[in-house]
Amino acid sequence: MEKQADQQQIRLDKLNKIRDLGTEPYPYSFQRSHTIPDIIEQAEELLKKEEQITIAGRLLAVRSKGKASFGNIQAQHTRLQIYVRQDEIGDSEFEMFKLFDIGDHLGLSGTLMHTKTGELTLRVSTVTLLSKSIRPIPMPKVEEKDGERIVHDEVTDKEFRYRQRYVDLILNPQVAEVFKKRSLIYQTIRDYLREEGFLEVETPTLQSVYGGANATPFVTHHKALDQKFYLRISNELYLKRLIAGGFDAVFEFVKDFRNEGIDRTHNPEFSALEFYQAYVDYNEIMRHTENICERCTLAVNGRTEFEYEGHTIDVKAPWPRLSMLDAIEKFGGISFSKMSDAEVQNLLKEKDGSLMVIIIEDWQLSLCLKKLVKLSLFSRFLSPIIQKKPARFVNKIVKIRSCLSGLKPSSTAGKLLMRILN
RNA sequence: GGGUCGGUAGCUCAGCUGGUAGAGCAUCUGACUUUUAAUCAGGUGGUCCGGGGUUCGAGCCCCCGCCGACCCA
Repeated sequence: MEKQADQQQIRLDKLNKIRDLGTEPYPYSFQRSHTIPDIIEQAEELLKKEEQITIAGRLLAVRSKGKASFGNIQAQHTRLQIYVRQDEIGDSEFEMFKLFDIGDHLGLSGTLMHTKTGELTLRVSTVTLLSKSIRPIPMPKVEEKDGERIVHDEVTDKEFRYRQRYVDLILNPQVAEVFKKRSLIYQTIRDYLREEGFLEVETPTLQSVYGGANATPFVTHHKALDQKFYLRISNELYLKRLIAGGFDAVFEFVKDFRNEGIDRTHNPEFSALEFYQAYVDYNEIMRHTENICERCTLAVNGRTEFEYEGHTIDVKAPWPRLSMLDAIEKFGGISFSKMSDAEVQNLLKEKDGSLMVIIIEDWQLSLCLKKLVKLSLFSRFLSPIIQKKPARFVNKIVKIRSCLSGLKPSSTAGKLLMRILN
């Protein structure tokens, strides 16, 4: 018995066979008449007119029945069933169809029909290979039951899914929604800031002196200059220079790089939004922050409220302004200013909270106050509030009075939304 | 950084007290013209994460390392 070659070799052999039959397995272009979402939307009309339609997509399942085959095509992250009959596409095309594999891109023409069981299906008259897939896709079986999507032997390995996102997007098309929402959030923030008179800018990624944060940089080397460069850990200093140069308001979506720990929530390469504005104090920055959150939530969900792990969060602006001590008192019922040191110590020993939603970050709190904030605020799900009047003992770089410019809104708004979307 | 669990076929996983590797799907061959996790019959496919050790013999036991998941800091 001859030893069977691996799946990749089998596909390469098929590729050669397809070429031998005179078919180019990687044609340059293909004209579609509809996307799959188009078809689903216009199904009734297309069925009635018996209109010839042409789609392109990836073959993800085949159920061969001898002289006919059912299959599933996925395109625009949506699936459509196809029905291929030997007597309709012809003997030679049917032989060709048998050489196609799960993962191949196909162009298909035909008319729509409903099967006995009522599934919308493209009854195929011609099939064209658009791109032969060589590496096998780990394609689990997908069962549609009562409109529910049940995946059998699902690829669950998180590392695999994150490192090979393109495969994840094929296997789990709902992941595409995360990408779309992210794009919408970026667009919404960009629109808002431009309306508010901000100029979008780009600042250097390679910096000879890094700054704007306390972090370990990635180091690289410029050959022509024979000089060491750092991948930015922050764009803060360059944005401030643009304010110094006379722009009243600037913003940048930026990739920062920090050569530190890595885990599911800490990417060495991450995106941030920073915006800087001259001649305004923190009140204006607070307004921008809450407006951005509100607008993004509206854009993504159509309303300002949303559910997260069983809790309702409302980001409708304006948000309540509370001092840190007032917030601890209001949400935690802890009257910090009235408590003795011993009482505070006992309280901290007694309780422990878990960090669920970070609504404020980069506060260099004394350990004690930090724990109280965690106890009273972070352990609960809350709609956002803005903590103001940061005490000097909490953050030594805060000005005694309000700042004229450069009060960093941080990327809290974006991060909060990203966290929720993911 | 600490704790717990894990790494076996392309994917999801099983593998007894230590006795030399298993299932389903994928893939291959055959049957099947409205199936839908298609079905039926028969095959192929393995650096058991890596390195050492114990043993007649290690996927399994011991040591070191790598990678990951979850929880905690």
